[in-house]
Amino acid sequence: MSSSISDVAETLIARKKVVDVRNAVEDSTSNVSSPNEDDLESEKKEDHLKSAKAKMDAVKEDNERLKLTLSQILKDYHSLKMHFRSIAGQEEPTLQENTPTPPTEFFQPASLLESPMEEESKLVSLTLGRFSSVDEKREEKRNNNEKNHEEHGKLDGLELGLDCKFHLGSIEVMKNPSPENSFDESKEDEQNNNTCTANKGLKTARSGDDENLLQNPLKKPRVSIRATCDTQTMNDGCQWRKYGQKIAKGNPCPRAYYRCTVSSSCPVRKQVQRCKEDMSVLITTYEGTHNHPLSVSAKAMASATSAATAMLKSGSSTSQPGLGVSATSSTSTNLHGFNFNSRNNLTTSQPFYFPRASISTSQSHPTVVLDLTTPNISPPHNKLSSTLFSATSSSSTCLNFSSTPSSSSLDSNTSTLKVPWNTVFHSRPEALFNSINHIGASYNSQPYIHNNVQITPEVQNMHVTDKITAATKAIARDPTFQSALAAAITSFIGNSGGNVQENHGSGGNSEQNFHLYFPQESMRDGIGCATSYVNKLPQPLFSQQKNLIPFPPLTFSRSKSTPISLGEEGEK
DNA sequence: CGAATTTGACCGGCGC
DNA sequence: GCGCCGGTCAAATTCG
Repeated sequence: MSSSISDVAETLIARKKVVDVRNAVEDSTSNVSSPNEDDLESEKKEDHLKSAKAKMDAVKEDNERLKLTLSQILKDYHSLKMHFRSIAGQEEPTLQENTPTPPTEFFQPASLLESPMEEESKLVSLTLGRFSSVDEKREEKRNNNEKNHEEHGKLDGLELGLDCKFHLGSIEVMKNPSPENSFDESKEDEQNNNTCTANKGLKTARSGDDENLLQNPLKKPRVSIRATCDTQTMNDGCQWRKYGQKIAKGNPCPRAYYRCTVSSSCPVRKQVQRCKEDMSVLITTYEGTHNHPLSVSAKAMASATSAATAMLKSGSSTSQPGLGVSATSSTSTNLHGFNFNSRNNLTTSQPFYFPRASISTSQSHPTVVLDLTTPNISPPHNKLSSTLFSATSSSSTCLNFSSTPSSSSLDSNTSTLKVPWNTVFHSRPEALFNSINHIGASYNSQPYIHNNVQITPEVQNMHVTDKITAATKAIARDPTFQSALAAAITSFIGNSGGNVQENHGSGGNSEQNFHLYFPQESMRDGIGCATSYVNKLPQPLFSQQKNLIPFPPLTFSRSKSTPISLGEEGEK
């Protein structure tokens, strides 16, 4: 990368030299002219001089601007480099020490940090992103056997330490004990104990609990993802086992019920159903919190959904068009292993931001819908921007990043986060970050307040290079984006090291994959987000960047329930 | 033959 | 109290 920057610098310097030489020649030419010529000729010379001076001035300005641009590019490059290094620095010790520390704090399954299960979890976590699920399962089985022996103590331990549950807890529990999570846990307990009464007791205990749950304290929060998907389910990186299917009222398409099988005690469920209005749209609803380490791709999904959940749980989730909601977690929220707690700087100081959001319930469940469908394949950026904040007619404010009206078959009261859906996504959780990318891209068209960064309309009047600089700086300063970038890169690296089949439509070319996640549209405008900036860099440059990140070779375990390839028939 | 899926039965919550 | 409906269970079936 530095060599490429140097190339740019050399080019600019060479250009300046050429201009200087040209100016010198022009000056000398004007000096050579004879003082004995008539007025007409002197007038001509004067004009010539004036125009030459004007040209000189313009060229000088140009040079100055180029210098500025160069210095800013260098500055931005260094800042980005520092970000990458810090990210890589976080990753490296993990790899070297073989500790359960996740690639980035973004994905930290903090549930593993303090619980009595910690040591066991560490053993499991060693496999993170590198071991096959078979190994994980073996580990899980082993752990479960041990669990059975010390069930009670373990559960207590879970209560004490499992952030994934009890930070939720702490989220809400800090204020009031979280019924949601304790329910999750209790449900597990219940399963372990094979008792039916526990549930009732818990449910009773729950009632009247947590006022902080925005909608229904009795139900676990859900994150529903609407995505155009040809396969039966989205590949979210987890292993699922189908345990039921129903024809839900109002939708002829059957709703399939899955539970996570990565860990036998994992309480996470998901429902998969085709949209009634648009059969190509798959609605995947997640509920619960993974209690085990997640694969890279699963983390990607978990992160995105967790952000939505954080938004859902955030008291600030009432939306205002154009202002948006930051899903801060003074309430530490955890979904699918993504922990929003005080230890996770991301959420306490680096909130996810959703341009507009509100929370409402769907069938008594507080639900956030991430709408990843788009009407067009890779909609032009400008068009996209124009529709990014389009309002919906839903009773609840929707995060509608699409120009199409919400066609969710879910409760219309469900809050919707509509994000441009890169149709190449197709069962790719990593592409969720495409949506984050688009959110970043929205800096372009709208005043965008994000974590104290505001891109105002003035920015739009700036010179393109200044826009790049300003946008890059603003976004680079944005910790959320940093996390998203890290996540995207993590996913990207994971893909390149994982199953080749995961490279949908890109022929397995990881570079193309990367571009899928960071659409060129934003580049075209010369604005957009830092990922565009990264993309804009010469290819060898990015290759070097990739090499900067010491990610391990990743293997993605698969089951029938997690079809990865676009062409695959999906689960049976 | 074990694992995954299918599918009808069952349970609990909720509205009337 | 009853019926509807969502969700889950578990036996039967299918698959690899």
